[in-house]
Amino acid sequence: MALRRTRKKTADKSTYHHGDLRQALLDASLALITEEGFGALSLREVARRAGVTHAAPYRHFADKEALLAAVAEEGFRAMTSRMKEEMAREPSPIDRLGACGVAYVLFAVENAAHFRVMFGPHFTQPLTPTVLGEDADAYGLLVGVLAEAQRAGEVREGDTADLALACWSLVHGLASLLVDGQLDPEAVAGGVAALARTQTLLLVGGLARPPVD
Amino acid sequence: MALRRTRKKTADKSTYHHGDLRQALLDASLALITEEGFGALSLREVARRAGVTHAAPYRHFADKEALLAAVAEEGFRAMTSRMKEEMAREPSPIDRLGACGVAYVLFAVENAAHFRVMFGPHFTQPLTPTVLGEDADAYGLLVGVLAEAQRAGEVREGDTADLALACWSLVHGLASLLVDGQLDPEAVAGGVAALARTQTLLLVGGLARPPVD
DNA sequence: CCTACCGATCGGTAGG
DNA sequence: CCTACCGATCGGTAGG
Repeated sequence: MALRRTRKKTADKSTYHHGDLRQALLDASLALITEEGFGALSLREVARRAGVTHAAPYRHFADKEALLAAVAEEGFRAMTSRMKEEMAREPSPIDRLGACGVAYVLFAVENAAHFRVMFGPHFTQPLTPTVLGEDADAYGLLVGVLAEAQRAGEVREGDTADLALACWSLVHGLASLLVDGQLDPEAVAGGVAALARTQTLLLVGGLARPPVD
Repeated sequence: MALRRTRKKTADKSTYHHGDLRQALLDASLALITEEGFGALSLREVARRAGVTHAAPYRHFADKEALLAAVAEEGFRAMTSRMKEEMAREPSPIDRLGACGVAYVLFAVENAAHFRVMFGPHFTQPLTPTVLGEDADAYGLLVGVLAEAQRAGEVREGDTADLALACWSLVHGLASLLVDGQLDPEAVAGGVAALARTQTLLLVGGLARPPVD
């Protein structure tokens, strides 16, 4: 899988059959959700797909929720990384804001299973950026670039938190509608990337500071 | 429950224990999702809560998906109805647009179980407005008021479908974040209604046609 | 990381 | 709408 990290090879294969069972379990979870839907996710089936018996996962995860939390954390890191990449290409703050939003939507569509786990109502204790660390703080990234765009005079003044929530809501809503298949196929005909750009620009355009003539 | 329809009383209680088992099953499904989460929903537990044996629901629903489809349909009707109510209070098209968005978010938060079923990835065949009828066409309502606002010169020109999707994405995203508990409690401290108004107005403000001086 | 085992739940059907 | 029954899966643990 694209998101797999480098494997940590272990010498003693006789007692540790996988190079990295933990990672194999995360990958198997995503494949299972992608192929059979979230409802089909069980620790036993995940173990089966990873090629181990159903007791093995408990060596790495206390329970199902712990496994899901690990999947979500991996997802937040990957999404944040993706956003940073796309933003790095843009010279102006407002363009970085747009790139940030497009990256959010594209990550969701290309990693639907991750996205579902990240934002589903699965966790007893919320997965705050504080818990996950700054490598996974996608929201912080958004707030940062938005504030920067305001300081540069490219985005209208106003409560940054309010504006950030509007941005987040728009891209999260579009991503959710796409991931959950709620959009008329006709609307998506031109491609998800184009759609994400159009929508993001609509909001960013609405937020842009009217040029002072 | 607020959404229960009038019960159809049956004379022959000996063979038909409930006045309306079908509706009782829908209500029980929502209560179960609300209290135990979506993962806890099973036909057997729903039957238990409705006070019948686990074979009884099959008299009304072919399977779990059919029950969920009925819940979703009820939800779409209720949401559409709620939107119409709120819109009827506003005299101008652009205010009706705002009221429409606020109603969407409030419905979602006040009927989280319904909302989850309506937009979850549960259905083999999509629940299109065409299938559900115009009483349940919330999206059609949005497109209608948006087009009206454009004709009245209160909203900028542009592809109505694009603008409608931006509106839908924003309110759907905000609703999803709220329903899934992703928002910082601090952000919601002022109340969901106020938050929904702020956010909706931000977008509507962005879409508004700049006054021609 | 495996084998063996526990109690519990589930979807669905036969037959009345 | 009920009783009785089917095969199957699940989460979790003991013990090695």
